[in-house]
Amino acid sequence: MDGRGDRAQRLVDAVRVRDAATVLHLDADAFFAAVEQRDKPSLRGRPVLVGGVGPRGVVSTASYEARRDGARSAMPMARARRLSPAAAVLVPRFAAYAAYSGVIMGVLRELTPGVEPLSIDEAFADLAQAEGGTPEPEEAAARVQARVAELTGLTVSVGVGRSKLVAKIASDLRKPGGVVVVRPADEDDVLLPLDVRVIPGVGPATAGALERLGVRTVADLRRQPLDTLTMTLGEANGSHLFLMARGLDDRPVSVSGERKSAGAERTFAHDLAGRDVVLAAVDDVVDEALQRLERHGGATRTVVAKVRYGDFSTVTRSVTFPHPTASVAQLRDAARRAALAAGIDEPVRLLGVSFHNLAPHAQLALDLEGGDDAVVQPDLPLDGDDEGDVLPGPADDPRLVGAEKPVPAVEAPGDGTVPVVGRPLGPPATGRLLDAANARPGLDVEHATLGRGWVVHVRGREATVRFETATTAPARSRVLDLDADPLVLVEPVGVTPPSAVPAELRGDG
DNA sequence: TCTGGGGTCCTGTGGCTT
DNA sequence: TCTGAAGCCACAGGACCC
Repeated sequence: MDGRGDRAQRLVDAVRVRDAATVLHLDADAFFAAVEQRDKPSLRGRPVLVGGVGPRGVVSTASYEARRDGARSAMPMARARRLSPAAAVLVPRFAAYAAYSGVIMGVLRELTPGVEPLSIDEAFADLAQAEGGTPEPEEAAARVQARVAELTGLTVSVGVGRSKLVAKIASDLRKPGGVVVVRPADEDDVLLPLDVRVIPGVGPATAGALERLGVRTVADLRRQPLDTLTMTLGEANGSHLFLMARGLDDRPVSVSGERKSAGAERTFAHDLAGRDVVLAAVDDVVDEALQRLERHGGATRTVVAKVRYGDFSTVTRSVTFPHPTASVAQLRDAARRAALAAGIDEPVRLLGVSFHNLAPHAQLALDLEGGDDAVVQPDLPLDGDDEGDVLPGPADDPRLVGAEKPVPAVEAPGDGTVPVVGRPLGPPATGRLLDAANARPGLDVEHATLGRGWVVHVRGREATVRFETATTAPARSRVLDLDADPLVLVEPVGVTPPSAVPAELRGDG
């Protein structure tokens, strides 16, 4: 017997694929930009770029109008602006996107309880789990599109196949607003001519390795022996691609999903230099990371610091506690130690802090507080053994205890060479009065008599605003003197979830 | 052109325990 | 008591996704 053939055969035999197209994949088209155009009528039909607006920002989403100019997501914003000079450039409003996303997921759940959100704008739905029998794929896709359009005004692309792989590839074939159903008998005709990069998990590095094997299309990939793929790409990735090339994907649509990590990172407009400056910035990033950690249980065992230098090289170092802890002081201290271990003597472009090995019950961990010493790498500096610039331990520095610790002020030196640590990329807290410091293009504001609108830009005490919302006509921009006409930053209005829409308005009864 | 921020998963390495 | 293998775990880096 041929042992290698056996191995491939065993791999193939272990997969149980469905015999009908019952996996639906939904992908909202140019989601962030589409929501902005929905909420800002004056931007409809115009190019829109959503992303970082600082000097190092990149595009999160480009509207289809901006894509026609050549702008793409992940492109440096400065370049996208040059390509699409007429584009409106806006910061992301995640609260608004989450509201729209919730409605879209709700629409899928009207169809079937088997819904697996993949990200804010994508989900799988298992039609085989639909109550009252499996619907026809074309009918299900049309219903979802119509309902999403009715409730949100957005367009979505839908793919249906017998596996997640095929459904996801299919939804991408006729964007925007398309529906592609791939029945098992047609799978090879659809898949084989496609570029291997359509397979999720094949990015630039894997595509490069495959290219060296002469593999460009899915058909080329299917011709590769299992051993070649596993030797080139590793056991897991090689086996995975061997199966994907044959359309063999039996990953279930799974409703539950536990978060594995939480964190925050920040790229600075200019590299930070100086240990004290960097450490203060670490504290700042830890605050953001802690807020996210709190939303996911609050306790964690492992703290990872990530430092990216001016040359874009990146180093991570971690500190692991023997038991989960929710102690702000301990976590902050661990983050500082990990950052020091990574090295912060050279100019720093980015700082990140993330928590891994999350524990669901923070309260348990709080009981352990005080008795735990973190397990550290042998070369990690321990508390206070850094000569000259001793890190305060959690117990003896009241600044490090409790969540209300004031963020240490970071001051620019007199010569102005070191940049002030700001929050150039994230949105400021709502409920504050708008000013030049907290203004970002696209944020929601409210005026006492003019109502709701959004910030175009602010210069000094002069704000340019459009007073319009998803349900109003497009508005001209107005220039206001903030001293005479104060504006308050507010949360997005959001959209009404399906369950809250009265039955008589639903159009299905 | 000059590279964000939120994540997940995989791999190689090395230490520890049995 | 020493040694080697196997299994497990932590760590660091990298690829990838949206």
